[in-house]
Amino acid sequence: MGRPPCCDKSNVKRGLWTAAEDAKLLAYVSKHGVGNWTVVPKKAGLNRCGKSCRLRWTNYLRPDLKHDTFTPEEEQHIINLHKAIGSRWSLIAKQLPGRTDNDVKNYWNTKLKKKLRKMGIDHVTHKPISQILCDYGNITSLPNNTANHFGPSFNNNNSTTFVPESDPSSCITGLAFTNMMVMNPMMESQDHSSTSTLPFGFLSQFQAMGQDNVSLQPHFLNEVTSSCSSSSSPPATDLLSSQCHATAQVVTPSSSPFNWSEFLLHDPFSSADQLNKHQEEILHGLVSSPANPAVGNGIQSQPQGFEVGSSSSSAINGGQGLNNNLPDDHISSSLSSFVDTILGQDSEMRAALFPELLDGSFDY
DNA sequence: AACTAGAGCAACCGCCAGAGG
DNA sequence: ACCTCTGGCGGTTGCTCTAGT
Repeated sequence: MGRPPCCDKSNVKRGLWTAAEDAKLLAYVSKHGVGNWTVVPKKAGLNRCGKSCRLRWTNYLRPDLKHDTFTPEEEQHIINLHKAIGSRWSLIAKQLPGRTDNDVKNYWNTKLKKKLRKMGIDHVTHKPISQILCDYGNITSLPNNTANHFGPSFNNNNSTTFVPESDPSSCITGLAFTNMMVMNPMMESQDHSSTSTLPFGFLSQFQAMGQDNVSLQPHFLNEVTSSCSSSSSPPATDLLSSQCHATAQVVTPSSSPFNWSEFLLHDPFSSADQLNKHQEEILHGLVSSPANPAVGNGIQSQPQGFEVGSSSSSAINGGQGLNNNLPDDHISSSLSSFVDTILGQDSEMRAALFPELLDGSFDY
């Protein structure tokens, strides 16, 4: 029944690869090509797991890989693509010839996130921190019919009722609301890594930014957190805590546990559903379909003037050296339309939710 | 010179969809 | 039809190097 395991994981070598191992793997793949990775270590005389061999090959030994540092053009391209499609590193890497998903991921985590932070930009949403705070502040002040956009899943099966309360003057309410969302024990029960499920990444951003750029102090956030996640009385002097308690309430009948996954996956906006569907279709086209000439020929290329967002900025000026096969204008149009489509529908969503914020779109 | 903190990066982990037996 | 494995992916860990004290 089934296949035999690829290797005895307790008896294979792990950790860094030696030059001798690299040479064996390189020699084998050069001669036989890549096929079934489970047999590669045996045939190549390596005491490694096939998966480890595959990773070593794809991330390091492949002859078409670049090992030099990322260029400013590549950097900007990563940022733009991340803004458009998020942390789908393999897709992003496919746009950067000679780069692996691991390269891109590492570069993002070690360099670009910090760079964006220093610019005061949330690395998840690619929006200014201040705008995100105001977005959430406005969420809490939305009229009931608008707020109900958040509600359908909450209200399904009478499991949960989300009751926003108004505080039109405060951006901080947004933060408090988010902390409530993040630290709510109910949520934690669904996902113990709740901080990674932040709808936005700015909580960590605040912590990372420390005390320089924001008047909120880490301990301040902690107090909010604790007061929001427990039924104890908040410190009277803690503005955020009181805001937290005053801003939103989640009523959860204990007999019917609320499913956050369903809430997060369910999108009450049909346009957003269409957006997701469309985005998936486009991404599918982006990936690797040999039938798609834009993919096979040029999608690994840098589009000229590729720019996410409505700005006409030409921070990426043509991506020379990245484009191998297609004319720049061809790539530019295919990728730009892809991004434009996403951003256009994003704007529609924002128009529905935050009409007053339409003027605040941010571009690099 | 010794120690520490942070950066950079290679490798591993765990999950998932699809395929093999 | 079912079970298990493979290949691919994103997230995370841990090692090495370097700069600062």
